[in-house]
Amino acid sequence: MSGYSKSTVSRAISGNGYVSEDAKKKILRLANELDYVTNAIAQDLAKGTNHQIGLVLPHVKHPFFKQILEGVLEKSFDTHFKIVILPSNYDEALEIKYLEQFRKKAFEAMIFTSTQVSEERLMTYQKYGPLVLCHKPAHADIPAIYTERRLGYEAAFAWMKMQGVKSIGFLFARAKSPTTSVTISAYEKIFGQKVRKEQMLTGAISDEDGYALAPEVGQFDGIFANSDNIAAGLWLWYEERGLKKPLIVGQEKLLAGQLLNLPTVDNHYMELGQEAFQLAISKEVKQVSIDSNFYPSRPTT
Amino acid sequence: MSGYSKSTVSRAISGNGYVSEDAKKKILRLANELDYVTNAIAQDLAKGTNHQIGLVLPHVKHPFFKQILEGVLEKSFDTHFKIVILPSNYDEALEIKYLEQFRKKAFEAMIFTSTQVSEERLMTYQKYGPLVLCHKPAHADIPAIYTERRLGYEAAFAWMKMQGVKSIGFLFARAKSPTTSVTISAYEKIFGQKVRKEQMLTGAISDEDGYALAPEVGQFDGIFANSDNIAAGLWLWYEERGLKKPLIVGQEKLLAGQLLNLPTVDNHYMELGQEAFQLAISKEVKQVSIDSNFYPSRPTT
DNA sequence: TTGAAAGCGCTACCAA
DNA sequence: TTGGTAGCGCTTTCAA
Repeated sequence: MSGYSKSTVSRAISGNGYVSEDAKKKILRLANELDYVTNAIAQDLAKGTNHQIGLVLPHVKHPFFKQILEGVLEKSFDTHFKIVILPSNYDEALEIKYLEQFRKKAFEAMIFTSTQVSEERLMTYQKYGPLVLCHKPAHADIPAIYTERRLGYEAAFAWMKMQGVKSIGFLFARAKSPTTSVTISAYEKIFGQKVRKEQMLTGAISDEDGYALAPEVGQFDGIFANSDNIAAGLWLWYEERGLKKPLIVGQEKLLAGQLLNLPTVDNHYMELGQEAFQLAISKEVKQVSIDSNFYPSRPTT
Repeated sequence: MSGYSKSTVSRAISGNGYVSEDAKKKILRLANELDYVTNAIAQDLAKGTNHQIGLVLPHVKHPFFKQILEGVLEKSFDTHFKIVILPSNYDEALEIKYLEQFRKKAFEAMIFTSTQVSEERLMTYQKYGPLVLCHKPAHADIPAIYTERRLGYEAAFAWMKMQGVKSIGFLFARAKSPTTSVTISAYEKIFGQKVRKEQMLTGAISDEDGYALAPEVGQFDGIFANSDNIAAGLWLWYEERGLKKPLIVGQEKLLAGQLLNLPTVDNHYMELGQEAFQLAISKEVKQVSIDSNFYPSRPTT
């Protein structure tokens, strides 16, 4: 420092408080010469905040997570908040690690696109800041934004039934998840029968998985896949072998589904991401739902 | 604090330095009761680092950026580094803002997937830490990892020529970019003629853009698109109208291209992301290139 | 084995 | 308009 005191320099550089024009000029010129800048971490410490939001994602291979990410980034764009990606790989221990960092003020808010950790445990961290979920919570006092998929799914199953489908196979990412429960319950309502274990295939995350699982769905005349990409992977397997395809329904209204004219359920996940970000910075404790829509395949000309 | 001094407590909690078993137990028990945890920002300040890497992305709509992101996240997973997403929207002023934050120690390293800012300017920030580029720089002393696309592109054009294509239209994201230059030069080498302005269509980022640009490519019998998704969007437009399609070549070996059996150039962008991360934390100043590969369409059965 | 004290680099209040 | 001083909440060295 040459000339003025710490405080004056701070004021000159940050622009908070009175500094004479003269002093300001001198200080800024010198700072420039000395290549001096303030330290962001120290500023954060002094201000007690870092304007970072942690976004927990198991991975970014499934459209659900990609689209949420896209929505979150879009909305964060015109704010001073930064998004820190926290890859969780569906690992509870990792989620807890991130929650502990949150507790240590590493982030101002957190968005969970998926949780392994129990809701009760999650709630014990709410006192440290906004914590928003991307699926429907059991408790009312935890902020959440989710797609109400029941109606979309029911419409899809009703349509499949109408098309004469007798036996449906499901492609899921995991055996237990919010997705599986709502899918199963919608199916049981429309078809009036319990889902059997054999109907549920898991491990479907990207299109390759759909392709890989294709050999195991021979006994079904209808397939409900957890994304259009996975549906397309399955389609490709049949196509390559010239086999008769089951009736395949996808999700998310993605390009691949459109190309193949597959019926699909649009769950509006990008919008979900946008809202999740807003909710995280609003500090409101509310739950918002978005309805999904079913789109049958276009009539073939 | 009840009983011991600041230092002893710090040692007990962080696990650095000698603390008697007795003291440690008491301190940890009390910390637990009082719900006390260390402050991450203060720790960062004291340690002088925050283990964050800034990843500059114009957006995440194009496969190039999506795949780099995926690669970066994958590699960051087993390190203590966190990825902070910095959306730039191809805006130079924003890039500079991020560089200034970097200078203020907001990140330990930065990865630029795209730059508007000049290389010279970028280089003035190298003294603040590793700065890695995802395209081939003009200068040798800036770390970079990029796909050497020349050979893949030349193979693609040679193949198109062999198929009898006379007039090629190009779909680009922007009019000026590393992509446009290498594409143009590969084309000119193979076809032995200059690219005319009319051949270049811009604004192609996602499949919708390919669809939207389709009406403007009627005069070409060959299309070189900047991703399979964009190629597929274009394909869809023709398909819906039952028109004869030009020979369409895509890039990235994506699902959509596979479904339509489009020839494609694989630029290995996910691998690029992985290497970019490694380069960022290695602090080495080296330039690494990955070769792209051309895949003609499969022979139709 | 523990504690005092200096430092990390800033902000912000209060006098002067 | 400026400077002194007290935080922000930790880590780390050096004595004791």
